[in-house]
Amino acid sequence: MKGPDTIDRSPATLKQTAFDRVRAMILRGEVRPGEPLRERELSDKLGLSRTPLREALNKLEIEGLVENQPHRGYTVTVVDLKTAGELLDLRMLLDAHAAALAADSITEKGIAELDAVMRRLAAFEAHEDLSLDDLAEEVRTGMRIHEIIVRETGQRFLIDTLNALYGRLSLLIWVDVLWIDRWDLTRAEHKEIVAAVTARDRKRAARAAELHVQRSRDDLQRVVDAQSLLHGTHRPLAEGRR
Amino acid sequence: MKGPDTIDRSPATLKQTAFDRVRAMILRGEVRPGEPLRERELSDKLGLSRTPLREALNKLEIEGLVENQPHRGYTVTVVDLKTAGELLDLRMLLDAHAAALAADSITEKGIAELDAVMRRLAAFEAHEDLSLDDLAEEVRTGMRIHEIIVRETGQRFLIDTLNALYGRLSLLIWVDVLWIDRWDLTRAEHKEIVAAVTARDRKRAARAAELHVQRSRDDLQRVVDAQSLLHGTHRPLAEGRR
DNA sequence: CCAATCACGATGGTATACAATTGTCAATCA
DNA sequence: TGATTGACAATTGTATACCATCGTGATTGG
Repeated sequence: MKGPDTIDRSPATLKQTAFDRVRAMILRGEVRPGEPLRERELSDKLGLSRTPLREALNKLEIEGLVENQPHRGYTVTVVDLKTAGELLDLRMLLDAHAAALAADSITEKGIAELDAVMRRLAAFEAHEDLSLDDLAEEVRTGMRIHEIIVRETGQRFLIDTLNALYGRLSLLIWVDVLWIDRWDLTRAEHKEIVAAVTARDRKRAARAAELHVQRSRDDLQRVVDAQSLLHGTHRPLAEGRR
Repeated sequence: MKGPDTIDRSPATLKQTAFDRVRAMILRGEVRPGEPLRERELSDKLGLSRTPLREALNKLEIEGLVENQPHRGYTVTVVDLKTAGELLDLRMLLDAHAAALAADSITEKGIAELDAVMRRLAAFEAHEDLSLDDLAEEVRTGMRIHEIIVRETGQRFLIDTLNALYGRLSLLIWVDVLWIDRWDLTRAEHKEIVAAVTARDRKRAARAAELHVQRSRDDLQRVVDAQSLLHGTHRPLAEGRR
């Protein structure tokens, strides 16, 4: 007799809560790459004990959002430029794959969600001057496109892998040197990707996704090259705690 | 003045021990897909408390080797034929990528390790009649090739992702229906992959790796097709506990 | 035969205590 | 001065006891 659509929004377990909330804290930049995550501090803040929190941190470690050194605790993962390049190379492969799969099998619900996101993005586009927070929000919203597409592939491993990949790349938002993004291009590419996927054109979708990542990868490469000229070598993006 | 090469082989923490040992148990088939992993039972067996064991299980869950349902506990992940196909599709992409990268940057040490593995494989090849255990051992040894190549890429995320992928695929060893492997082809393909990588020929390495996975993917597809004919639909490979 | 109920076992989570390790900082010594 | 030592504080790692909660299967009652 239970209601058919009574969705329990609260995660079933506290460790799930902890996982979700800490993950969100990291992705939203409330704790920045390199910063320590102290157990008691966090468990107090979240209102739970160390046990579920530690379980969440262990999971996040495998996902790659945090790193752990025995007896020294957890820190938010620092992604340097070299790693970022590697991640984008992989994303190029996997996003193209995912886009093709999504074009094959996207549901009406997925299409509707993509439409909704595109409308929200159009709102950003309409404005002239966006604050940094607005831009960060647009970036996060744009990321939703990829998350939806990935999810619509229905392939568990691919979903998990790409979400971890997105998570790692999201950490780069906080590297000011990377704010050279060409918003006009990004927006156009997003439109093309969504158009191709919703048109169920797998080849076009794969190509659009690949080009999208390829360009940001090229942008990154330009940064790396510029830094090489300046310093004669790659400079780490942020100081890790020694 | 501490000894420069005094390597402490024992993992620093018990949770690392638990992680390694449970992972090994799963990959070696001491617990089969679908089987439950009871916390107290395992912690007793490993001689540690529930605390580090549970943290290890949480990590393994993210890695995809075990699954967890709240209040129902952990089970070894069951990989069905459909999922296996998806995993192999991904592996095709990533293995080719990894092989190319390894060909670019493999170290002398890596080459030596590959040589050692190939010699061990040659020993298997020399024998006529191999027991099932021998075959399983040869499979594990052959997998070492890929692990070495992946490691030699030096790319953390790729390494982690592919190791998780290999782990998931290893679970299929215990599916008897998949013991149709063409050992002669597998052996030849392994030789070609190793030859290409050690020759630092990135294109040849990528192609060899892709072909290798492509063939096993085709083999799998044949099994799926045969089962479809028999049952009119895909049959799960093993019974999950409901 | 079916459904509701109950008891049991296992997991999820809290609290607590303590061990092990690391980092710090001041005292000490060359 | 500068490096080393060593005690101390802080934090993580582990163990243990206990309760809450859920799932399962048996029991009971219809």
